[in-house]
Amino acid sequence: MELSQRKRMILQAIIEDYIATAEPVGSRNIAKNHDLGLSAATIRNEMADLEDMGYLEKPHTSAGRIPSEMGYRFYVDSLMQRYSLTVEELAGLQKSMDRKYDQLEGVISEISDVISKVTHYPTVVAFPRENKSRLRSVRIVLVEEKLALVVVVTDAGVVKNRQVRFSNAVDYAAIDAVSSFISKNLVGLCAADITPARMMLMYEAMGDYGELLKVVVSFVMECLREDCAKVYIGGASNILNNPEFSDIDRAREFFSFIDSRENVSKMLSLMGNDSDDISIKIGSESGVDEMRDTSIVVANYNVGDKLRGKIGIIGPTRMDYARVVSSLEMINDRLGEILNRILGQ
Amino acid sequence: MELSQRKRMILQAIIEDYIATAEPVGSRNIAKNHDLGLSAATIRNEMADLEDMGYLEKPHTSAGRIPSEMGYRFYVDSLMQRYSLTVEELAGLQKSMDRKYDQLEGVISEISDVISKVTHYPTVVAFPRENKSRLRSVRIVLVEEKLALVVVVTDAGVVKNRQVRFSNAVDYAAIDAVSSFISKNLVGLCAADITPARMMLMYEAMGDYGELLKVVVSFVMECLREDCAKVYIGGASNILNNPEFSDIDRAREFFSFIDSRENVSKMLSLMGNDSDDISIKIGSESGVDEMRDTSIVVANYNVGDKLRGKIGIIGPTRMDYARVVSSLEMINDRLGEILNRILGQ
DNA sequence: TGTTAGCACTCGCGCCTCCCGAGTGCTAAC
DNA sequence: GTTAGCACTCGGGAGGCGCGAGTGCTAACA
Repeated sequence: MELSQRKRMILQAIIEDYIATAEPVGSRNIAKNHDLGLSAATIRNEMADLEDMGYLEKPHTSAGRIPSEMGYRFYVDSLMQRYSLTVEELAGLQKSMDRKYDQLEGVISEISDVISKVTHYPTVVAFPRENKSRLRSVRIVLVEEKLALVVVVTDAGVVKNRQVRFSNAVDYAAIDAVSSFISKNLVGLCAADITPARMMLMYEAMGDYGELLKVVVSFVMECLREDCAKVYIGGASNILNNPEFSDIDRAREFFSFIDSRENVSKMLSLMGNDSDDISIKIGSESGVDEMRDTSIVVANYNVGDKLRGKIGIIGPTRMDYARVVSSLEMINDRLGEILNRILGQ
Repeated sequence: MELSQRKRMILQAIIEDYIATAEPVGSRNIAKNHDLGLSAATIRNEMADLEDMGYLEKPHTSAGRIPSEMGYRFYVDSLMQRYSLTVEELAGLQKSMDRKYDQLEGVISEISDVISKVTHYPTVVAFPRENKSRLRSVRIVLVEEKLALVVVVTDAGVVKNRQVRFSNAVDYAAIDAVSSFISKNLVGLCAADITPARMMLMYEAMGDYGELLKVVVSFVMECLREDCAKVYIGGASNILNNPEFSDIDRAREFFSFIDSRENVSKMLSLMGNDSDDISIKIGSESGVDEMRDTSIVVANYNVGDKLRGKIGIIGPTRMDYARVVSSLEMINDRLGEILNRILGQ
């Protein structure tokens, strides 16, 4: 059943009032504050209808109405208007983003903090994961007798490196042998291509240098696979500004969840895979029990060609969706620019 | 004025009861639960004395006493007995620490989580900083035409590296020239030695390669200086288990403070510089206003020779000092071992 | 037929009051 | 010096009350 234009207006007014005040909203208030040209009584009738249809709820008989999850869903899908950041907000944002960044993780976590400051909600970020990237090259740099730096470059243009210590001294001959062996045999492959059987064969083929090869290859595999995405959480304390979390048990539940990287990483991995755009999960839609009365707005960002990470904002279901979505869109664009600038592309 | 043996016993009993229950403790309870062979009335008299001397406080007339900061201070200095972790606790600890670690920051943050789990308090870690380290060597690895990896090794045995992008293509000749120039002119120096004037001279001397040199040297400087220590915070939600933080405003204050890396880093830098051992700041002793009614227990850990980081536990002033100190000592020892194992020393 | 005014009814919330009990300090007796 | 007894204090929880915001229904109006 379609909602009449009038019902839509009233529903929007209710949701926006509730988002702003966190108090159940009554018919009189709507009549007074929004210029709908309707009396409280008429609005009351419409509200009763909207409740029957499932868009509104009553916390108790003699209070106003609050939006249901279904109400919020309809709001974000059909009613919500984009909010434009004010000039001051934009200026502040610009300032924080013009800092010089040099490392991927640094930028991303910094941006996460910026978003928290703008939206007043906690922000979670999943650093990019690279599952299907292929090996472009491997360099082994001998730093000391038993210490080398292994540099792995993937075709997504990402460079990873790690120090590796050996139990025995290693000479340049060994390094060269292993390097060229890898160049010949592994370049162009992705994680799935390098099977354990293949690895065994390689180790045998290398004879004395097998141990060295093993260490290097296992790091290469790790770079190509990178399965447990690293996450960063910024501005977590912002959640406490919302009256929904003034109950200490509710707050504890939230922070316990957020404290665990695995939880957050798992949650993010469930989200935003469907669309390229911004995706919104309201309350129980996230499928994560601890987050049953929070909403999450997630955007994907791209690093270079193949890599993508996720950046999301967590708030109560009574979140200021319009503002959050606009801020996230706006920043996500700039994030792309900055990342590309860093990667020199 | 010296405390009599009897006063010490009573003070200890009061503090330990208060730590356990978070409720003001009364004379009757002490008489009943601790076998001191004294009546409530006697204990009452002693308590009045202890209050006069500043070791105890009364929240209001008709409640029991709670320890003052001075009381806690005396407790940790003179009364506290080391707590021994139970067999189960040790086993659990061992299990979490036996995981294979490969990267410094990974270990340290993991250990931080472990400590939080054992102590039920939040843990803060400052990753090692290296202020007085001297440059041992610099390697520049050309990855692509405009992309190089700069590897800096300090005499503390620490290797840092970063990708550097150039605006123009760079060839091997340039790389070699800059490398050998740095080797000749900068090796053996620490951050303070490399003055701006000296840098200017160097840039001029290098002529065409000046820009390249500039980029590399600024990274070198950064490695040698490393002024804003990176921090990690684990188990922050644990703070909410303490009734002191069931007031939402108090909780918000704590989380806002903790949310900012700078705050935490600054706080840690104020602490534990005096002794090699574990240092305890009670309430206002930390000198940080937001932390006025929390206590912080900090230990230093060593990485290799010259590097040291800090690891600290934050709780209410009514913190279980005995347990926290023992856990921290115990884990800090193991941390040293693990770090050394990783560094292969 | 849709809209509005009026009115009785509901019910959460804040406020006040009162009482209980834990704890103290003092005094007097042992 | 220690202890028992007692009057006094005061925070906090329980219960009662009234206010006010909000509803749903009915009846009148355009």
